[in-house]
Amino acid sequence: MTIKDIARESGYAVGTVSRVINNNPNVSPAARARILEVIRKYKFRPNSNAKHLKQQASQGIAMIVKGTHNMLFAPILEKMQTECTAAGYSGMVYYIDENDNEVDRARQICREHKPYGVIFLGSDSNNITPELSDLGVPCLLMTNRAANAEIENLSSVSVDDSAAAARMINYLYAKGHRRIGLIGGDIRRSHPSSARLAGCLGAFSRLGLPFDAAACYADARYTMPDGYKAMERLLDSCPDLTAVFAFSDIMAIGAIRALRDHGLQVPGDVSVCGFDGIELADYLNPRLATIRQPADRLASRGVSILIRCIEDDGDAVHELVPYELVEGESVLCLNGQ
Amino acid sequence: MTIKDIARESGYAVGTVSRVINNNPNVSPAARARILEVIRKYKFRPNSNAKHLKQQASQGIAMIVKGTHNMLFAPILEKMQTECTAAGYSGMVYYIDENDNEVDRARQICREHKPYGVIFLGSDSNNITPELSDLGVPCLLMTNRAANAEIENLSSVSVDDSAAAARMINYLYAKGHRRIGLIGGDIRRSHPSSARLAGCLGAFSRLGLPFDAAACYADARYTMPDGYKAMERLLDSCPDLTAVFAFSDIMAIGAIRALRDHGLQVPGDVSVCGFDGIELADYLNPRLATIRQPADRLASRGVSILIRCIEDDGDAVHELVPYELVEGESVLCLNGQ
DNA sequence: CTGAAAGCGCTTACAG
DNA sequence: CTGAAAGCGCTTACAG
Repeated sequence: MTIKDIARESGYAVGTVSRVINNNPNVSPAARARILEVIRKYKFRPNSNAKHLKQQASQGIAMIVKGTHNMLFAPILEKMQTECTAAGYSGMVYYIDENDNEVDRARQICREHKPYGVIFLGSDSNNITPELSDLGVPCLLMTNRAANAEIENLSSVSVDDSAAAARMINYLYAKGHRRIGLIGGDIRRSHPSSARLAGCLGAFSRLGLPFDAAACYADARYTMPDGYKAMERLLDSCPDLTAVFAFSDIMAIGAIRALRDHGLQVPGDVSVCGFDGIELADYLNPRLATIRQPADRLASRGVSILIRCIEDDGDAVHELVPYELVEGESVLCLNGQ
Repeated sequence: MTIKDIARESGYAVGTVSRVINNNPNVSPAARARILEVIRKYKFRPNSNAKHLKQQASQGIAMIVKGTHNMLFAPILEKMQTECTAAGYSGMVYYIDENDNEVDRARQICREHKPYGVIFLGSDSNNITPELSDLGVPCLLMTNRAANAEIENLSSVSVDDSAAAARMINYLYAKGHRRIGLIGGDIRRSHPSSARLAGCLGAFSRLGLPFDAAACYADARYTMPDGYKAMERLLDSCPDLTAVFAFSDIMAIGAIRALRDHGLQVPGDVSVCGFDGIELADYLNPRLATIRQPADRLASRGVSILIRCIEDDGDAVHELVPYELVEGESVLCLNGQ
C-alpha cells in the first residue's frame, strides 16, 4: 500500500495525495475528503523513509537522549514534547546508546530527518565538540552548562551545579555535620560531577573544613549498585563520617542500602542526601534530602530558548534556572537547630 | 556527503561502495581497502532512509516498547540485545507512545524496516489483534501470555501470572494475614491484572477467605502516585486490612508512602508486597516482598523462541518461565511462624 | 570482481 | 486546484 494505490483508488494523482497527507492548503475540499476517505479505508500510513529521504525540512525538534533509564529525564521529555507541540513543532525523540557518540548521531539525524533544532539530554558538555557547529541548526544542552564550550550554535539550560552543591554542604554544616563524604562521577570525564565537586570544595574551604578528596570522594557511575560500592569504599577510607552527599538520587539510594547492610541507620548514624529531586526521592523511607532540578522549568525554558534561536536567528544563551533544596528526612540535625 | 561522493573520490562505482558498506563478499581486497579509507576520511555514514527504502530485509529483530519508564523492561531489553547479537541479528528498539496502537506501529515498522521478527514489550495481549498475522513475520509478546489470543504467528513468554499471584496470597496467609487488600490495573483492559486477580480469588476461595472485590480491589495505573491514591481508597473502603498486595513494585512503593503518610508502619501495621522484582525493590527500606520475574530468562527464552520461528518456520509457542517469591522485609509474620 | 541502471515511495518545483 | 515528472540516496539484479 503506497500513495500510488491511494491515488489510483481515489482517482487523483499522487501529488494531490501527498498534499492532503501533508496538509498543504492547495487542495479542493472535495479532493481532500475523497482522498482522506480512501486513506482511512486502508489505514494507510506513508512510508517515513521515503518521506524523510525527499523532504527538505521537517517542522521538528530532535531530542537526543542518552540513558533511557534516567528518572530525571522522563518528566523533562514529557514537558518538552508539550511545549514543542504548543509552539507548532513536533518533538522527535531519539534514544541513543550510552556508548554512542552524540555528535555523530546528531549529524546523522540532521541529515536524515532535517530537524530545525536539536536538544541533547544526558550528554556531558565534554562530549560535545566544536564540530557541532557543522550541524547548521541551533542546539541546546539540557541540565548541563555549556557556556565554556563556546560553540556558537549551542545554548544550554541548567541549574548552577556548583552553587547547588555548595548549598547542600552549607546545609549539612548548619545541621552540625563536619565529616562529610562525597559520591560522584569521574571528575575527569563528567562536567556536572566536577562542577558539583568544585562547589563542595569551595564550601568546605569557606567553612574551614578540611577535605581529603583522595579518601572522601568516591567515584561511581550513576547507578544504584555503583552508589552502593562507592559507599562501601567510603566506609573504609573515611570511617568517621556523619554525612554523605551523593551527586544523584539514584546513587544516594545505593549508598543508603550499603549503610544499612553495614548495620548503620539513616539518618540516625549517617545522614545521606542526593541530587536531582526525582519523583522517587519523595517516596523513599526516609524521604531523601536532595537538590531538586525543576523539570518543568528546565523543559519550558529550554524549548523557548531553542525556538528563539531557530525563529529569530538568536544567539546561543546559557541560562541558569533556580534549584531547590529539599530537606526530606534523611539528614539528622546534630546540634539541636 | 553520499555514496556518490565516496564513489567519485575512491574511483569506484556506487554499487561497489554499497557492497563494502554492507559487507558483501564480492569485493576485491584492494577496492575494499581504498573505499574504507575514503569512508573513514569523511566519517561517512549511509543515509538510513535511503537504505531502508530500498532494502528487502534487514537482519534485524524489532523490539517495540511501550513505557520508556518501565524498570522491569530495561534489563530485559539489555539482555535481548545481547542475545540477538549473539545469534547474528541486530536488535532494533522502538519506543512508542503509551497511546499508540502497537499493531499499527508494528505494521509501519515492518513496512519501513523489514525486520525478521517483532517482539512486543509493554503490550497487553488484549491490544494485540488478529490483524497481527498480516505482518507476515513471527512475533513475540514479552511478559504477557498470549495463548488465548490464538494468533498463528504470535508466541509469548511470561510467568504464570495467576499462579504467581496465588502463591503470594498463600504466603501472606501463611504469615497470618486474613484481611488482604489488592491494588492492580483495570481488569477489563489489562490481561496481567485480571490473571493476577483471578489467581488471588482462587487462592482466597481455597483458603476459605471471603473477599469483597468492590471494596478491597483498587484500580490504579502502574505508577507511584496511582499506587498512593489506590492505597488511600483501600484505607477507606477496607479499613481493617493487615496486608496489601500491589500488582507491581512501583505501585507498592506508592502504597507504602500512603500508609506512612497516614501514620501507619510498614510492615508493623500493614504489610505490603509487590510484583516484578525490579532492582529497586531490593534497595528499599524495608526491602520489598515481591514476585520476581526473571529478566534474563525471559529475554533469552523469548529471543530463542522467536529465532526458531524465524529460521525453522516453527509454530508459535507460549512458554511459561518460573517466577520466584522474594520474601524481602515488608511482610510481617502475625503468627510466630 | 565491477559497473550501469532500475527502482524503493515519497515531495516538490513547474506548468497549466 | 491538479497532474506529470524529476529526484532524494541508497540496494540489487543483470551483464560483463
